[in-house]
Amino acid sequence: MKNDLSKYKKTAKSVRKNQIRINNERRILEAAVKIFAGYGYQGATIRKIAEEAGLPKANLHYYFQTKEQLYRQVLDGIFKDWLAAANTFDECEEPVEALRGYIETKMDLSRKRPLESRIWAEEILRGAPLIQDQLEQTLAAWLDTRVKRITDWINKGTIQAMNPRILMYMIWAVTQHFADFESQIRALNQQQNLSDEQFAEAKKQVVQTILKGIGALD
Amino acid sequence: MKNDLSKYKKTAKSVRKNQIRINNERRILEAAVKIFAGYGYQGATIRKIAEEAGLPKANLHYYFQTKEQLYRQVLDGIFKDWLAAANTFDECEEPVEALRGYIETKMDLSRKRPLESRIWAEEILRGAPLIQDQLEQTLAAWLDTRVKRITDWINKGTIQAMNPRILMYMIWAVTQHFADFESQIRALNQQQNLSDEQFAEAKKQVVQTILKGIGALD
DNA sequence: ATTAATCTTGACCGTTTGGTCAGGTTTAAA
DNA sequence: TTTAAACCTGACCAAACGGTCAAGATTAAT
Repeated sequence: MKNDLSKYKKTAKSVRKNQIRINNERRILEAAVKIFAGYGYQGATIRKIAEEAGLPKANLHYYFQTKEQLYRQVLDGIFKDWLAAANTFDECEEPVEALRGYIETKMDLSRKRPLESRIWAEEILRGAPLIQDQLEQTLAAWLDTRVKRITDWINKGTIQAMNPRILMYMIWAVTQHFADFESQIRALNQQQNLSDEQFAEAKKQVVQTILKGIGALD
Repeated sequence: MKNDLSKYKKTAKSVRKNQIRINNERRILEAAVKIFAGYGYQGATIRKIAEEAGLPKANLHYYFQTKEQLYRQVLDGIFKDWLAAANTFDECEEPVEALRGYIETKMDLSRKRPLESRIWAEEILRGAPLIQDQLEQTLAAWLDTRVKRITDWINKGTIQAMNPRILMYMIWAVTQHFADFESQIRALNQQQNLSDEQFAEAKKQVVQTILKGIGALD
């Protein structure tokens, strides 16, 4: 148990992880995100991640015992960002503002962190072998409370009748598409990634289409 | 060049591939779709595919020299289905019917052939290393002609002004989401895949939201 | 200054991978 | 019936994989 964290509790100063450990774990995790996103879980190798991080391979195993453990930690980080972004949904009372804020936040996240979005997508694609529990518990609970909010809006007549879950699936699908299918969009855009202007236009149109589509606009 | 097809041109009868070859190639391709979809390109192994097909490993290499060649053939089949489904778009004159038909066809394809959708998604996710040419040429040309049709509708005032490409991205995103993120949707649906009724409801709502969202309904 | 904990790393290991091949069997044209 | 093409497959291979380990270097508490 070389990595048992209890060893750090012996002195007041080392309750915090050593600076060396903090730095190296961050370097490795950043490299892991790049490699996992570019090659997938199976295609990624410890050697490639080590090379990307500029560390010898054996050193990675000192900080993360197994490849799966490293991958799990990457997934955990992504999941946290995901939920954090979702808070936008709760900050507004009215459907137009709440949904617009949520869609825009998710679009921005796709734009800013496409690698993480792709790692998430691949994990789901493979049947979510490592994060099924999180999906069934944390994410399901998160979705339930938002479904209730949407249901309230429907009952008040602010938006038209519909299945709130399907609305959320649509929002997730569209917002993540711009990260996950970036290479397809690029191939269809004269081999150029969407410019900031093009992306802003896409964001606007996505918001407009969905909000109007559920009868919250016009 | 054991697999050179020119050898079949020697007699009239063997212009057609041998029945043995036809059967085995089909069995292998069907097994390959299952394994590639379940494990990804890197995670899939020739051994697993051979086992799934019920053939010895060496026999696969007799029909498909390399793993990449087999994978390419799988991708080609998917791309053809994809384009065939797209014809629905052209059969109707008016936007409501054309788009409704296209969205429903793509949703049905996701429902009926989720494995193929996932293989396609993973290929794009990885940066489309093997199908970039097809995307930049065939798919880009396909998209261009549909963009023109949508632009005509906009000019006629049948639907509101928008960027037709972004509309197509949204349609692709939503329709494929139900195949690609099936495991996430299942985890959020009491660990049950969407029933036929739930899927029909989703299809209806997707069509309704998008058509209304672009001002083609109500 | 001592020493124990932490960090570093080249060399190594068993396993699995995609792919090869020789030699046998089956198929079908002549 | 002959024979050449097509098909089949167990055994094998080099390379790459995730992971281990012993031994040295560095860090920091005493």
